[in-house]
Order: sequence, then structure tokens, then C-alpha cells
Amino acid sequence: MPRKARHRNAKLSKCAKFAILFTYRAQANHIQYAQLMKSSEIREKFFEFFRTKQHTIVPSAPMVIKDDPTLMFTNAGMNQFKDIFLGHAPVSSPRIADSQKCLRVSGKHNDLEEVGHDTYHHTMFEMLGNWSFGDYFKKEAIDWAWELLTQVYGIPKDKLFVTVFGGDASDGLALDEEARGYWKAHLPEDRILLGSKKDNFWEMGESGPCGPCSEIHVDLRTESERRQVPGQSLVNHDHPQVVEVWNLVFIEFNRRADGSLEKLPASHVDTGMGFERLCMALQGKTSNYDTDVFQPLIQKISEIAGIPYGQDKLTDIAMRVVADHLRAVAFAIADGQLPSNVRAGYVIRRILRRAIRYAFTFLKLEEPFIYQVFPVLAGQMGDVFPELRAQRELVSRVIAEEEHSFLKTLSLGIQRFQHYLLQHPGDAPIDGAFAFELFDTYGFPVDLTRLMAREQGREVDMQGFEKGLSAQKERSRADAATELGDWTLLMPEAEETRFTGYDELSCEARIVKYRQVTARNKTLYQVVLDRTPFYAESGGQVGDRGWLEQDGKRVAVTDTRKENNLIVHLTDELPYYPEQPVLASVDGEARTRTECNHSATHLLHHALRAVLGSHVEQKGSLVEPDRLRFDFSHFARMEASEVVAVEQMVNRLVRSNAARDEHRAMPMAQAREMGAMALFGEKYGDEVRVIRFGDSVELCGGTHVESTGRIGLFKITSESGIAAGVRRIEAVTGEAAQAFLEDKVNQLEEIHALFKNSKDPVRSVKELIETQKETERRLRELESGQVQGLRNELLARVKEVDGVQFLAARLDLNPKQVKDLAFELSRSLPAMFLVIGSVNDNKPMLTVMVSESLTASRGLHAGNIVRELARHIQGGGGGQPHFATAGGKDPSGIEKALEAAESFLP
RNA sequence: GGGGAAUUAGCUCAGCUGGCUAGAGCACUAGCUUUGCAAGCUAGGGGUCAUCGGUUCGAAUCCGAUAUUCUCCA
Repeated sequence: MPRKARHRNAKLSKCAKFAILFTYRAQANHIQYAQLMKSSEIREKFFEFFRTKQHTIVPSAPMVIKDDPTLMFTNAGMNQFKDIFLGHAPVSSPRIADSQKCLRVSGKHNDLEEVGHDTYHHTMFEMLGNWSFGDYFKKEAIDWAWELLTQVYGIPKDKLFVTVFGGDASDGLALDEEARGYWKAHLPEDRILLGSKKDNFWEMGESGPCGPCSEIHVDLRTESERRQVPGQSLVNHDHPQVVEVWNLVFIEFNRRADGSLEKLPASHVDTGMGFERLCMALQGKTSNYDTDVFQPLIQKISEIAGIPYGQDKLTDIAMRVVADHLRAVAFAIADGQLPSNVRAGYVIRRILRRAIRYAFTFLKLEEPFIYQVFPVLAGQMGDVFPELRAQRELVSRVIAEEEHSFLKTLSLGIQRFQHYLLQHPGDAPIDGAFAFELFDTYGFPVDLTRLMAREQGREVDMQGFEKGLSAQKERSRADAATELGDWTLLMPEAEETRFTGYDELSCEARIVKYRQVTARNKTLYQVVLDRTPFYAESGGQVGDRGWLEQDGKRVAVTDTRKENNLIVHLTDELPYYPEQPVLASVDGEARTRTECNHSATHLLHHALRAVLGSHVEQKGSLVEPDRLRFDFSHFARMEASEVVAVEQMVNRLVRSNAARDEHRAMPMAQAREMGAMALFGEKYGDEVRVIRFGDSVELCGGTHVESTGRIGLFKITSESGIAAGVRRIEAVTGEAAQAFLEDKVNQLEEIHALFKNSKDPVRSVKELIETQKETERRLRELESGQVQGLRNELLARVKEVDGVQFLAARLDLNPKQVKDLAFELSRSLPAMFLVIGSVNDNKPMLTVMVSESLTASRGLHAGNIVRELARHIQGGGGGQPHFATAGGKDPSGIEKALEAAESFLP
């Protein structure tokens, strides 16, 4: 869009939409669509089209991935179908289409620092896709893609190019003639280009399903540009206006571990079309950010900042950054991933902070504002992604809170920087180590440090900064250097480990494979069994501990974890005969306590919803043998009465002794009917495990007590806030709860006994506090009278030597009293040199005080003096020039010390 | 997972190399003053200085462990 037009749009508010549409039309006249489409229509038409081709339209999988250490976020449309391609999950429907929300911010696809600077990188984007699982193949995929783009979306055929796989000698693969043949039916041969293995052969990983792919590119340049340079030469060359819109992947091979390819029994289709790009193409724009996917957000940001979009390069970048990052963060939070200081949560926090940083620097927005843009997004996309609307309040609050806290971090950093400037005036470069400290410890971005330095006409020693950073990286690398041994395979034919822990705590098992892991001089073993009662850490419940036993010899299992769907037992040593069967036994006592806590967590969740309302949703959970921790959405501190009500309700449910009603494989629909609540951001299969205790119904893979009575007792130990809109409850059950209460009762009984078994200890304590206050007041009066007397007595003993008011006296008072008296005396003696010797609990002590006027003029230093004098009492001490104390071991030396004091007089 | 940092009154924080009677602002209570906007003045209450251990004559301050939080790296 030309600059002028953009500027005009920015100024419009109420009729902005209409004007934008109008502009689209004017801009888009080189593409002849029947009608200009809004992004929501583009998405809907995609669904509609594939619905008519017998596809089931499924909702997007969560963007946040749990329980997979290799991937934090969904980064491609196929993620949620990975198990189907691998053959680990059954095909539920052979034809599926959806719009998948994706996030690319870490790992291989890290575009974060690019976002905003150009017109097409995004952190969060939508991927439209259609899938065939062993159903249709190349012909239909190609015909339909062509039909959709040209017939439904009305893209002129002469603006489209396609690529097909050109073959690869090393894999012994020929040109994909089949795909080329189908394309020839639609477009002339000079628009069908051949691609290399890099561009046109798709692989899931080192091994696994793979196959050739065929891309569709669209040329969005103007007529004259197209006449000058043929589009063919620009395909796949990073031209911002000759872009790939759709990739059709034809999965027909399996790449084996040895690198060879084998033909799969069934072929699949996996396609992905970037939604934002498609909108750009269909709305005749040259930037994704100019489409109605982003413009409403940008307009709102522009309105808040009071700066029109299109006015200045830097402010435009900042607005794009904010618009893009808001989408990423909002969807992540709606999926249940709150910003935090670890892992996925930290990635989200950093994205949001990048947005705040750009707004702070370039838009001069120094107050939280992004949360005000969010309602625009919720309004825009809430229909397609209902989680945005459902979690509206939470998302808003969390964003506002994060903005607030990061702006505080920034202002603290600025303070520190200014403090540095005061201490290091001049125009020398800013110390790189300091810049690194600001960044590393206080999270203050180094580009802001440089900016502020430049405002002072100074530079930052970036070499020093980089040095600190690389040292940091080196440390991390050194630590991460774990030595993974190769797996020793004992049972190559074994299939997936069978988990028997729902039914038994002990079983005979064989070792399938094991390996040695060395990290930081500690060696441990990972052992995989063919069957195991050990529960691997998942869903908040910690992994089981226990033993592997052979011939009466036990090897301790310290933890159990899940790694790529394998149940891995961690042990310090290997069983003596690894190839012989072992008796795998879970520490039943710890497991039972964990189960009590897990079942109690379900009851707690249920009670919270009953007492506080149905807005309460689980946001996190930790279940250990000793305690449980439950985080949930709720917007206010819980009243003490609410905590009590929840606790009482849980204990009622415990006493009702509801039996565990366990369904290991229930269809999702039926589970919902039972009242089970699916959590946002959790991925569920078609069949789920359901745990019911009375009215509490949850989807859960954890282990539970056979009836709630086993929990015994439930006690909340703390209620606190961990983020905006999220509260945390910590609680204990069973013996731990009993111990907690016994402790309290014992305290009370002790108090009771101390009050001679008073009937009402609370009243007694209140009365005691009252009389105590009264007594203290009287004592103070009395003491001040005494000190007054003592003071007067001491004042009379002051010797004046050469203008110094000298006094050395022995007073067996406690340190506090001595101190009080010394300060009291100093008030009436302006040129005092005071030494007090005292013995308390048979411990000698010396106190020296010198009026401030003397410390300089006479060179009297209380600290030095007291150190000298302390030798007489075999002790040491020190202090400041005007007040110092010393303690010692020999009380008999006090008198000598007092005598020696006189020698310090000038 | 590793490095750095923080934890002091209800809240936000000061308290430098151990010893200046553990402080400020806001909030709270009382009194006075005052018709208005974050009212003013005076007095007062409120602290296991995160927890546990160590060094020392003496620890909020130094050291170690634990917990929680922040932050950077992986």
C-alpha cells in the first residue's frame, strides 16, 4: 500500500473499516476477484471447501505442548497428527482439515528477532491444512488445491507457479512425474518448476515418514514488474512478493535409521497453507501486516500511541512487533501457558517483553497498554478460537500484570544506570561487565543500555559485554555436557513398556535396554523394562521411587521419568545380572501418600469450583508424597472463611468415602457427558481416562486411592497469589495433615498449661498483652527515672581534661541499658569521652563513646580505643569512630581497662 | 539443568566495608485542624530482618544449606 494511503487509514477511526475495504478494492484491481474477502471469510471458505470434499473439520490443537521434552510449542500443522503418521495412533477420520495455531520462537525455526522488521515473519501464525490418512493422494490434493485457489479464491491462474520434486540421485529417487502430470492439466509447463531435495522433499526428522512435496507460489508484483522480470526466476528466492502460499506433502516413504527409504503401506497427504500470507495475496497487499488480520490491532496501537501507522519506519516496526507478539502471548495464555521464569512460560514472557521494549523505546509508551489491545483480538478471532473469549479476563489481567512488572524492571535498570553514571562520570565507554550485569542479573536489555549511553554521548564496551555473555554460555555448556552412553539392547524385539501401576505395585520384569548417563561426575543408569508398576512423572504427579530386586539384592530406583513416551527408571547402579528378570517394586508407602494427595487435589478442585464459582480452573498442579500444590484462576485473595469452607467441603467428601470410579478408555464425548472438564491447552485423544469420586469427575492419567476415606484428613497450609488472576493453594493430607494439626494443638496446649489451664487461653493472652503493655510503660517511666538518677550521678563524676569531658565507670547493666545510657549521656555532654565497663552473665564488656566533635579534632576513635582496652579483658571488639563495644573472657580485667582508658586523653 | 541476584512493618523500599538504640514513604489507630483535589499537623500501634545452621566479644550485614521469587544462558 502506498504510504499516503496507509497514513490516511491510520487517521480514520469509526469508518476505518469501510475505508480500508475501499482502499483494498482500489489496490486490488489487478486481481479480479468477484468480491474482496475478509480474513474470516477466507478461513471459512477453506473449511467449507473441504467440507464439500468430505473432510471432517477439527479444531486447532493447543499451541502449547505438554509432556514432550523435544518440543515446547506447536510449530507446524502436522504436529497433532504425528502419532498417526508414525502408526502409534489409529486413524479417526481419513480426511481432516483445520486451521492450526502455530508458534515459531525457539529451536530450528527461531524468527523472533526478525519479527516486525520485515513484513512477513511472525511468531504466531495460522496454518490451514487438509489431510489424507491413507485415503486420497496426489491427484486429489493437487486438483483441489488448484480449484480452491483459482475458483473459490479467484486468484488469476497466470499469477501462480508450482514446484515439484526434481528427483535425487543419492536417494535413488526420480522426478515426481506423477505430480507433474496432474499439474499439467491446470497450467502450462513453463510454470511448473523442478525443486531440489532441500525445497521439495519433506522429512519429519532424521528418520520416519517422508516424501516429495509440491509447492504453490503466487506472484503479487505489479503488471510492469512482472513484464520486466519473469516470476519463474524469483520463486523460492526470498522475494517478499513472490511467495509460497501452500505446500502439499505426499508422504509415501519411511526413512529408516540406516538412511535407506522404504515404501509405506499407505500414502498420506499433509498440506500447509500460511493463512496470513494467503490473506495478503487475496486482499492485494504487499505486507501481511496490511491485511485485516493485523490492521485492527495496529490501528488500536496507533490510536493509543497517538502515532499514525505508516509515518515512520521505526514506529511502524514497533507497532508490528506489538501486534504480532500480542497474538502469540494471548493465544499461549488462553492455552494455559502463563508467563513464568522457566521453559515455555519464560519464552512467552520474553515475547511479551520484547513487545513492551519496542513500545517503550519507539512509541514512548511507558505505561501498560497491550492489555487494552487484547479485546480487539478477542473480538476479531474469538469465533474461530473460543478459548480467547472464554479466558478473556485472565488473559487481560495476566498481560497487564506482566507489563507492569517489566516496566518496573526497566525503571530499576534505568536507576542503576544513572547511579553508575554518577559514579563513573566523564565520557569513557560504559563498562561491559556492568552492562552485562544489568542484563544478566536484572534483565535489563542491552540495547536500552546502549541507547541511554548514546544519549549521554557515551558508548558501551560491547566487547566486555560479549565476553560476559560467552563466559555465561560456556558455563551452561560445560554443565549441560552430559555423557549419554549408547543404549544396551537386551530385548530388541520388545514393544512399548506396559504400565501395570494402576493395578499392582510390584511385578516381575525384564530389562529391555539400559544406558549410562554421566553428568557432573555423577554416573547413573536409565533402565527401560518390558513392564513396570512405576509411574513416570506426568500431570503434576511425581515419578515413583522403589527398587529393582534380584536374588534378594536391591537396586534403588531414585526417580521415574517419561522420555519420548518411554518409561525410564533412574538408578545409581545396574542389577547384577541385567539379562535376568528383576522384581520391580514401587515404594508403596510413598506412593500411597502421593495418591492421597492426588485424589485430594481432585476434591480440592471440585470444592473450589463449588465455593468460589465455575471460573476456577486448574492452571498447574504438583503432587508429591509430602504435599500438594494447586494453582487455579481466581481474581481475588481468598477470604479466610472461603478457605475454611473449601477445607470443610473437601473433608466432607473425604468422610463420604466415595469409591474410585475409574474408566481407562472412555470416549471423550461420554466423559464430557459425565461432567469431566477438559482443560484449555491440554491435548486429549479420542479416548480418555476418567477418574470419578462422587461429583468430582476429572480427566487424569495419575494414580488414585481406592476411596476418598483413605485420605484421612485434608488441611490447607497456605493460600497465596503467584500471578495476576492465579492463586496457589498448598495443602497436606493424612499423616502430614495430622502432624500439622498436632503441632498446632500442642502449641495451644502449651499455652494452655502456661496459663495454668485457663478455660479461655485466647482471653488470657489478650489480657497478658494488655498488662504487659501497661507494665512496660511503667517500667519505662521507672527506668527513665533511674537512668536519670544514674545519669546525674555519672555526670557528677565527669572529669574535664583539656576540654574533654572524660568518664570511666563500671556499671553492671545489660548491653541495651548501657547503650541507652551512653546515648543519654552524650546528649548532655557535647565533648564526651566515655568508657563503661560492665559484667553481664559473667561476661565482661566494654563500651566506648566519643562525641562526634572529638573524633575529628582530637583524633579519638572509639573503635581503636576499645580494641586496645579489650586486651585487658582478653577480648576483641570494634565499632565506629564515636561508638564501639567489645566483649571478652576475663571479668577481672575490667578495672585495669578503665584505668588504662585515661591514657587516651590528649 | 547451570550462573547471577533478591527475601527487612500490611504495601513499596533504604540500611556502604559487622558495632551510628531497625528506618522512610504509603496504609492503619487516636487526637487536633479542616467543607472539597492522593488533605494538613501531632502522637501512637505494627518487625522471629524468609527458615535453619556456622564464624565472631557482637550478625539484618560475613559464610553454608533450604525455601520462594527474579534474571540470563542451555
